[in-house]
Amino acid sequence: MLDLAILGLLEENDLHGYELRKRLGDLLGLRAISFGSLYPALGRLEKAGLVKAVTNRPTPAAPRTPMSGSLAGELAAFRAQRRAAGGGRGSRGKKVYGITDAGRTRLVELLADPDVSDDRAFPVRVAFCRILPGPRRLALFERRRAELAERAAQRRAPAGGDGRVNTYLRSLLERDSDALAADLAWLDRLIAAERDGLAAAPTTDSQEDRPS
Amino acid sequence: MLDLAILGLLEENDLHGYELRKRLGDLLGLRAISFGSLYPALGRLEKAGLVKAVTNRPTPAAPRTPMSGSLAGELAAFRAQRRAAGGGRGSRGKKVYGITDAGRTRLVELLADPDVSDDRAFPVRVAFCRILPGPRRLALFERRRAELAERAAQRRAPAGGDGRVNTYLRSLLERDSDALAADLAWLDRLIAAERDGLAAAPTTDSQEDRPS
DNA sequence: GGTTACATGTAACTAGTTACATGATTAG
DNA sequence: CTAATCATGTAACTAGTTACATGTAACC
Repeated sequence: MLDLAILGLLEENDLHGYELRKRLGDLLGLRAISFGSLYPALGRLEKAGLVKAVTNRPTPAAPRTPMSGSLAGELAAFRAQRRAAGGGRGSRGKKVYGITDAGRTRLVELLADPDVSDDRAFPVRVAFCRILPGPRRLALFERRRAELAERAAQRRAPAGGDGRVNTYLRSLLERDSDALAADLAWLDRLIAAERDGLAAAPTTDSQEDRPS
Repeated sequence: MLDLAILGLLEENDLHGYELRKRLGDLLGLRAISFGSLYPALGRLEKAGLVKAVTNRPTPAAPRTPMSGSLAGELAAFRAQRRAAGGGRGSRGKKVYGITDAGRTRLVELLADPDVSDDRAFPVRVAFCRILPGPRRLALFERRRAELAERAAQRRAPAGGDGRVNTYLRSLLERDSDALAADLAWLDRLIAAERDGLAAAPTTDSQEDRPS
């Protein structure tokens, strides 16, 4: 799931680990992924050729000093650049990663994976599903819908003679099925919107939200 | 979290692993915990003295043969009992576990733990919170409410200049905050009910849902 | 010049998974 | 007697965590 999230974010922007973590938290619901898993994951992805370290540019995210005129600041930035570009190994500057072609391929693979049972991964897949071609995206939503519908069905058949559920357990069970219903409704909205979009422009692949 | 769920279920009923797993799925939302984690967990808990294997009785859960009059069945049950009771180690019959006093203490400890940030564990704690004394239960709900309220607040302050969120990401973010709102409302209902209960009978500790 | 926030990394651990191996009980 | 289901367990692996170690840049 981390791999998916990292590749998805890097597909939009070159980023370094620290910034990546912030976005993981802000954009996706991923409650503060720890550096202890993030950096090793980046290393793994780099070794696999799915991402690669690009030499330092000023972070694309809003710089804290908006060209503050400070000469010292500019100088420091220059030194940092030298260190990172020249030394290669050993230097401890920011390491900005970008996605590779192989990474993009892998990302599509992860997004289109038929297994939609992972509750943590699914929202992340939705977050980046814009890069999937329309029909694949629709299929993803529909598979997930089927999965949730099955869960709801199994829940309605509680099997073993129940009745000995206390107030709290009952409340919990109700909350669960409410949440499930809300999720199904959400998916239905996504699916309906997708069908509309597909009917309107059946050849258009990705790139919703383009400038007009 | 598994420990909590196991202790909670055993506090209600003596059970063997296989049956335990079923209930984990049916009662709590835990999607089919694997045996590969369940059995080691039971072993760990037994070694720690929190549960202990009780010699076999016919499972308390509805027996498949409701006193079917079958002599063969009775005989088989008898043989199973002999095997389990006599052989001890080495025999491969059902192993029915019960909770110990230490286990009950540990269960209360886990339920009252001040850390309510674990999203998987919290529902399980609610499922068994009836064994907590009223005020502790209320405190549990209130801490959780505060935790979720804080998450909602952080979400409303999206920090970095956004705006470049596409349709899917926006839909996802909205779903998240809807789910959060629903959960807060659920907690508010639990808290209100708890306050009522506490006001009505401030001395009564646990045991909601008792007869009469 | 010292504190705070930014930034990267490693090591040991935790909590689960899948795949495998085995045996007992029940139903047709 | 044989297949399905019940039942227990182990080993290797996965995906994350916390705690630690270190260094850089910015702020006042």
